[in-house]
Parts: sequence; C-alpha cells; structure tokens
Amino acid sequence: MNRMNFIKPAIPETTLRRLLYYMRCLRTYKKDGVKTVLSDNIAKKCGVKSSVVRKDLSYFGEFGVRGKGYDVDELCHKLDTMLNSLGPINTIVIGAGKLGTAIINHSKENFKTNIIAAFDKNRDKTGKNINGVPVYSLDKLEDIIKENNIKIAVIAIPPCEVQPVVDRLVSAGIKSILSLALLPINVPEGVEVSFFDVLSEVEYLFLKLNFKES
Amino acid sequence: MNRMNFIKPAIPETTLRRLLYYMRCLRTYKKDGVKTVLSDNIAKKCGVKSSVVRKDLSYFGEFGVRGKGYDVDELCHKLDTMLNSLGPINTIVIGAGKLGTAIINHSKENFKTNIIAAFDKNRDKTGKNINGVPVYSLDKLEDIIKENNIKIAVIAIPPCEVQPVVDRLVSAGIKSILSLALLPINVPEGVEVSFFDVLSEVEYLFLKLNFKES
DNA sequence: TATACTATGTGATTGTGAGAACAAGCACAT
DNA sequence: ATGTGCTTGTTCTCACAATCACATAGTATA
Ligand SMILES: NC(=O)c1ccc[n+]([C@@H]2O[C@H](COP(=O)([O-])OP(=O)(O)OC[C@H]3O[C@@H](n4cnc5c(N)ncnc54)[C@H](O)[C@@H]3O)[C@@H](O)[C@H]2O)c1
Ligand SMILES: NC(=O)c1ccc[n+]([C@@H]2O[C@H](COP(=O)([O-])OP(=O)(O)OC[C@H]3O[C@@H](n4cnc5c(N)ncnc54)[C@H](O)[C@@H]3O)[C@@H](O)[C@H]2O)c1
Repeated sequence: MNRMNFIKPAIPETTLRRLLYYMRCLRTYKKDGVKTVLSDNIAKKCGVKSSVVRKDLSYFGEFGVRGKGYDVDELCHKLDTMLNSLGPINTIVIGAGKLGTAIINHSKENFKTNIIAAFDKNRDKTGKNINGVPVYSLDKLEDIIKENNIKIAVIAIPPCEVQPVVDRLVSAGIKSILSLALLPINVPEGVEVSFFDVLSEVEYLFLKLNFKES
Repeated sequence: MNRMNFIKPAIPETTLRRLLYYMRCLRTYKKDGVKTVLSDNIAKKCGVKSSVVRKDLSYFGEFGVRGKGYDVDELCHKLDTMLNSLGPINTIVIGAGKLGTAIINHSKENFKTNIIAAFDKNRDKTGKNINGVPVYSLDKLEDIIKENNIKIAVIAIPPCEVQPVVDRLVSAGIKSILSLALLPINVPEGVEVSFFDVLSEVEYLFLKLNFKES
C-alpha cells in the first residue's frame, strides 16, 4: 500500500524534483536563523516563479499564513516529517574509484541520502572505510542489499563492467538504478533505470547556447 | 547570427537531450559494423518510443529511407557535420579534486567535449597534467578563457568557494555554468546556470518509487 | 472594530511535448 | 512496369505542466 496516498492527485514529477530543492533551500534559511520567508524568497533562490512554489507546496498541504508568508521552522519540520514517513533513503554505490569516493564524501554534507555501503572488485579497496562507509567485495552484494532492504543503487564503474553487475542488482531486489556510465542497460519490466552524465549536460548546454545567441 | 537558423522552428529541449543520446548510440552501431538501423532499434536502446525518435530526427532533416530504415554511416556523418558546424565543444573544469579528475578522465572516452584546462587553488595540483589536460592556478583563469573563447564552465569545488569563482567566470565571458555544488548562485541576466547532483537524483528516485509501489 | 494591505491557495487558461495513427515513398519481387 | 510490403515522416489528439488571475484569509494600523 502506498503510504503517500494521502497526497490526493498524482503529483507532477517536476514538482517532486523542485520540492527537494526547496527543502535544501529552507534548511539554509533555518541555519541562517531566518524566521519567515515568502514564496517569492524561495522562488528567487531556486530560479522559479513564486506561483510555482505555492502550487508545488499546495500538493502537500497548506503551510503558509496569508498576508505573512511561511514559518521556516514549521515548514521545514512538516516537509521533513512527510519525507521521513516514507522511511530512510538508503542506497549503495558500486565502484569505489574517484567518482564513487567523491559521491560518498559528498553525501556527508547536508543530504538525506544514506550510503550504506560501497562495492569494488579491486582487493586493494575492499575492507576499508571511505568517510565511514564500508567498502565490500562484490561477494557481499546480495547480502547487504537484502539485509538493508536497499531499493536504489548508484553505478560508478567502467561501462564495459556494467551489465553483469546490473543483472545481480536486479535479482537481489534493486528497483531503481542510477547509472553514471552512459551505456544502454537491459533490465526486466518494473525496474527503473536513469542515467546521469556531466559531459552530456555540457553538450546539451552547448546546443542550447547555439540556439539562443542572436 | 545564429548558425543553426536552418533548423526551422524552435526545437524542444527534450529533443536536444535525446539527440545526443541517439548520436552516442549510433557511434556504437557504427563501431560494431551495423549497416542500417530502424527507428525502433534506436528507440529500444535509448528507452523511448520509435515515433519519438522519428519525430526528433525530423527536426533536423530527412535521413531515412522509407521501408528500409537509416544508413548508420550516413546518419552519423550528417548529424556529426551539423554538430561540428557549430564549432568545437570546449569547456573548463574548476577544481581538480576527485570529482574534477573523474570528469577529465571520463571525457577521454567517446565524448565530443574537449576539456581545455582545469583550475585549482591548491599549489600541489597546479602545473601538472591530468590525462593530458593541464591544471592551472586561478591566476590564469581569465587568460585561458579568453584565448580559447570558452563559453561553458564546470564547477567542482566545495560549495563555500563557489560564488567568488562564479563572479570571475562571468566577467571573463562565461555564458553557461554547470555547478556540481548545490548552492544557489547569483549571476547577471544572460548567464545560464544549471545544477547537477547525483544525490538529488537518488532522492528523486526514492520519491518516485514511493509513489509508484502498489 | 473597521479598513487597508499583503501574500497565500486555487480554479481556469494556455502552452508544449508525447504518443498514436495514418499517409507517403522507396525497394524489391514478380 | 506494376504491385506488395515495409518503415519513414507527419498530422492530430491527448495529457500534463506552467502561468495567470483572483478569491481568500490572515496581519497591521488607526
Ligand atoms: N556520468 C558522469 O558524469 C561520469 C563522470 C566521471 C566518470 N564517469 C564514469 O564512471 C566510471 C568510474 O570513474 P572513476 O573516475 O571513479 O574511475 P576509477 O578507475 O577511479 O574507479 C573505477 C572503480 O571501479 C572499480 N570496478 C571496476 N569494475 C568493477 C566491477 N565489475 N565491480 C565493482 N567495481 C568495479 C575499480 O576497481 C575502480 O575502483 C568511469 O568509467 C566513467 O565512465 C561518469
Ligand atoms: N553534484 C554531485 O553529484 C557531486 C558529487 C560529488 C561531489 N560534489 C561536490 O564537488 C565538490 C568537490 O568534490 P571532490 O570530491 O572533488 O573534493 P576534493 O576535495 O577531492 O576536491 C576539491 C578540489 O577543489 C579545489 N578547490 C577548493 N577551492 C577552490 C577554489 N576556490 N578554486 C579552485 N579550486 C578550489 C581543492 O584544492 C581540491 O583540489 C564537493 O565539495 C562536493 O560538494 C558534487
């Protein structure tokens, strides 16, 4: 049963993406001791229109006071509670190289995501910790996934190595894979794959620049 | 003058993104010696519908033969020519740490993007090469940008360091910034900023999973 | 308490992209 | 030469997301 059914209609995917951004922005306000914010403050910081912020928040409830704005602590708390009610955001990273290490370190600053473990096939890397995250050999893959009920995995290994690992991830119960290798992946129905690539983004920005310039 | 004006109407941003993916996919076909492909072959590999592939390609011209499909070499060549006509895709990376290094190495495999230089404020890192890419101190920033007419920069330094660097990038003529630090950035009108973050994506996938499960 | 003011929340409208269905055109066999 | 089969290119429809406009409900002030 979907524990988020109390959220009435289907929530746009774009709204979900922005929501995470708002929350990070709110945490900053909170840290800076700001008491109240207007939808327009959040909007400016996140580069969207204030009406978008209000509409997005309205999918989850009424948090503001008309004529006044939003209480930062309260809004933060309510959104966090909602997120926490979905359970912990646990994940694993495959590949403890430069990229994998950078991601693990990154997760220690200001994120909700817990990286439970990393995996590497190189014996020099296994058995150690990276910033508190244990690095295991691939033997342990299935056990760790099942013990921790992991549903999401991040892949940061060379492209040619990807498919066999994906197959193991899927049969161990992973439902969503984020691949940093830009290689098409075969997965059965019901498993979601997304790709993530800095250089693709650069190339996209390049195309965009070339369309806009006068 | 926009050198891509021959592309008639405004091309959807989603189409531009997918186009890059198609091209990478086609390069693989070419390398594997495949002669012709159908829109459906490309579609399956890229995880979209065949009608989307055809529509996307149709923004740029007619490349296929009805009843037969697309000639891989020809399609590759025509798309590459189009891309090349826009000039080289040059960029720089700020921060030669784990992440910056991973990106530089990554750029050597199968991408159109040339990373012209990296910059770091740590004297231990400057003056060396990473996989053929020189690492300079920040002193050289403006010179390199202007000499090479760089328009796009990738930022891979700690969040607290970002804003001053951004200011320098902007006044040196950078038009598009890809930040890997999730901190709101102030830039003048006309400069585009995008953010890119693996862990945000994980959190988004988490939300999506929680909305879909039965 | 009344009045003006301010910012939220939401219903209505517009715009845009995805998908399906169909028309068009080429290759090949007969 | 002509017909058949196949896949492209394109049109049309639908769904969804962004935007707008305004009613709503609080605050502040006199
Ligand atoms: N998407 C992006 O933006 C992006 C950016 C940089 C790099 N990359 C990709 O990420 C990959 C890793 O980059 P890196 O800089 O960390 O490289 P790296 O060489 O530093 O690390 C790769 C690690 O993966 C491990 N490994 C290899 N095969 C494995 C397997 N089958 N199972 C488990 N571990 C395995 C290696 O032992 C090594 O520790 C690169 O191949 C590149 O394609 C993607
Ligand atoms: N968006 C993502 O997906 C993602 C993933 C991993 C890390 N990160 C971010 O990227 C940053 C870098 O990660 P890393 O693992 O490479 O860290 P790192 O410590 O290995 O490297 C940081 C590098 O930046 C250099 N630097 C610091 N300040 C600088 C300045 N003002 N100008 C030029 N260079 C400067 C340092 O000398 C160092 O070499 C992290 O702070 C993290 O926030 C983002």
